[in-house]
Amino acid sequence: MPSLPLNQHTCFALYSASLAMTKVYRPLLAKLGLTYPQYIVMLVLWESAAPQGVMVSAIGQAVFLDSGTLTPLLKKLELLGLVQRKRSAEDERCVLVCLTAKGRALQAKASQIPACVAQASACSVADLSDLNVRLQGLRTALLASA
Amino acid sequence: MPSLPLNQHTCFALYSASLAMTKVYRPLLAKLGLTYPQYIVMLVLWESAAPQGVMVSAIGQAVFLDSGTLTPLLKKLELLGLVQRKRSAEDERCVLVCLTAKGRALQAKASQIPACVAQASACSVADLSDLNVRLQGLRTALLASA
DNA sequence: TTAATTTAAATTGTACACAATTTAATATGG
DNA sequence: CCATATTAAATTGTGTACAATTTAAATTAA
Repeated sequence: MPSLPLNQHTCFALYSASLAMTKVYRPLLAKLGLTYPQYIVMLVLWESAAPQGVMVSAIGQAVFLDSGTLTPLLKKLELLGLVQRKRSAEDERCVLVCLTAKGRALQAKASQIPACVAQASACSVADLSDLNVRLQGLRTALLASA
Repeated sequence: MPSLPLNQHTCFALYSASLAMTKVYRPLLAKLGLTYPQYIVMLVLWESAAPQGVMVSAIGQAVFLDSGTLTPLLKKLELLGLVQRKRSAEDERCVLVCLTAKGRALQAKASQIPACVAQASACSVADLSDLNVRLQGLRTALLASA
């Protein structure tokens, strides 16, 4: 009963490429004092227009992570002085996360990072865009069946 | 200083698709008592012809993980009775990992898993093969610059 | 040969991921 | 109105990832 060889496992290519990607990000993000998961949460907050903050569950929907992962991560961002967490007044179950001035200021320092990683990928903009579409489709299909 | 929107980050698509992939694997591998990283290590061992076992560093090269990750993982596989770890006689620095009968027997039970995940991906075999090639190339480029 | 270097695993400490459970608040149904 | 159900975060416990360090063994160089 032979197994499919590891190098033919597209899932392994996905897994190992994802780990390789975070290795490229690590030294770039270290200059900002962030990890990759922290960085994508900051991207969600930078992108949000909501002045009163973003719910933990909304962040979770955006980045496909749950409160078990996000709660300690958001506490860390708060400890770094980048965000503030406060219970919603209308619904005490919800926690609203909003940027501090320091958190907003960090956006400028982060703006060069995507270009650095694109450079490291040795892919054209068109190739990266195509890969993005394919991976989003794959993610949608996988989550639908999980 | 605007940020690239999250949905245009190919790296995020890669990261989130990889997590979605492991979510599909989890219930399938739970039947074997394995996690995804444990599974890919078992794939390396099933694929290996070396009768005296595979060095930890060789497993690490195959799956792109280091001893800090592999040592506890291999101890767990040993605890499950799937592998045996023993110091090499020629070079006492090296640990050789070999399959037990139970570990070899597990290969048959795992043989259907790739087809199940391919099904969940909603991709054609050709699409998955193409994606595999692209991701391996991306991984190579990223690791070269990291 | 013996001291310095290199190598292979293991260890330590930090930070995810996530299943399962818990806590607290809100919504709903009888 | 009140018991039940639902919802949002947080907590708990297991298992990765990985940088940095440590330990021990083998190699090399003086």
